[in-house]
Amino acid sequence: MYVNFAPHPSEDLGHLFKETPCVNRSTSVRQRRLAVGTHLFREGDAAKYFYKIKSGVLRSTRVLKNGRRQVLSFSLPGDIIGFPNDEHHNTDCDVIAPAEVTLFRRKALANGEESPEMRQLLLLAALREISAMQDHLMVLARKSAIEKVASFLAVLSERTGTSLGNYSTFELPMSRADIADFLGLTIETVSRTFSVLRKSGAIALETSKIVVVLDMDALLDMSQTSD
Amino acid sequence: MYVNFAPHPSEDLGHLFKETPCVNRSTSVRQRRLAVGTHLFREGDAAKYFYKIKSGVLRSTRVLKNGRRQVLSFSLPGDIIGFPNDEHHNTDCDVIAPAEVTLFRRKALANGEESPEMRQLLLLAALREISAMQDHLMVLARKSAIEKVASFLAVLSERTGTSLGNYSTFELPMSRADIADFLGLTIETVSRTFSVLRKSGAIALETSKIVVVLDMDALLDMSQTSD
DNA sequence: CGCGCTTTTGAGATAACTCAATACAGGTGG
DNA sequence: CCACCTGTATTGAGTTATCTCAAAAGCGCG
Repeated sequence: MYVNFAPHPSEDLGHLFKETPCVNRSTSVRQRRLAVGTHLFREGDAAKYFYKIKSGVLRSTRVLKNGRRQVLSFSLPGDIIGFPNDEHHNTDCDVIAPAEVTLFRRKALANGEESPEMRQLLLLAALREISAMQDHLMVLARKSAIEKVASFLAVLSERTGTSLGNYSTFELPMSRADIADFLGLTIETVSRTFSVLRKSGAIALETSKIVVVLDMDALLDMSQTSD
Repeated sequence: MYVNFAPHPSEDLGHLFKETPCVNRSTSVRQRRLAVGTHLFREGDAAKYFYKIKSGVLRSTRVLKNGRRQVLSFSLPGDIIGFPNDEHHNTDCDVIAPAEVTLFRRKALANGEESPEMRQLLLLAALREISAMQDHLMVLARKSAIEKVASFLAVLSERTGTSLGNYSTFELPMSRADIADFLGLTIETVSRTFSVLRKSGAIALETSKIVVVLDMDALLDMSQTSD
């Protein structure tokens, strides 16, 4: 799922999977640890699995003819990814922070070998994905640079932040280039916008990758979140 | 589903629904005819149904706090719409060309009263929707005005065009404002871009709502469709 | 300590926006 | 049937947010 811009990223569906007694059934469920740089799958690969992320961060990307790259989503623990169009993946997906993922055989679902609950849960995950993508569409189409970056930081803070007195702090596992390609901006604009947010007092940067949210209300004000 | 930007909009899933023997089961399947302006549902409404479009055109929209509107999708015959986030719709959906839709009770699916095939098909429709939205993300984030409009016209031509000698012609059921709000542009920019495409000889406008594609190759060249 | 890569900052260019005016089309009433 | 009227579409002119190109600063690593 997306970094997520959905109303309630906290109520993820992931835990439901844990309850499913998959091991007693035909689906082979497997765990895997993945180092940074590993590709979970590439565009065009046969889609053999769905993946539930237990830890780490993954990145889904796609490229236009002319080389312009788009980061479609960043995926965090609890997210379920690997929804294919048909038999094949239509994005590249690689690891940007060391990750553990659980694999679910897609075929078992397609063949009806899988439990109905499992199938239902997957549908719910897909519906949630659709909702998250709608939110991201709004961001890309209708928000200014500062609104985009503020939204992005607000969501990351919500999902991965640890509180630090009145403040909240979190690490950005991705580069400025990734953020730019996710938000439909350039590296320079992202960097400049970080500076604006710093100077406004909404955030501070401990390092270029460690953000401290000093004023969440200000950040949310600037993010123009959907009605 | 989206107007669609997906690789193969022709292979829609709709026909599969027809084969499903829903009438013999608990799902009440109903038909409905809808006049222009009718709301199929509104943001916040309880999501009682999924809808399969038999004819006509529908429009899904969402609005930001500050009033900026985004058209999330135009839906054409064969598309399945009404995917909710949870129990509620998160978009407005209204009719922009007289439509016939088939209703499928969502509850029956959630309760497992529905056939496994039905559920599977719905999952496939959702996956297809995700894929289409990914395509549209690329358009919004990474394409210029002319590429956006060219993509849009190419897809509409593909999905609704009738061939006319070497040419292809189709009607735009939506206003320039709708197209602008779909592509993340302004009315003026859309209008100017139509003029550019006219002057380049790629298209002609019979009326402002009736497009003739004179040179599909040129149109596709300008659309920078994803790799 | 120095090298390469990422990030930040600066200055100028440009695509798309805003505001404004004109043209067009469809519908209504005289 | 034509003139008017209203909403939509087109065109024009000037502004602006973001991009591009370029340089400097910061950071991690051998």
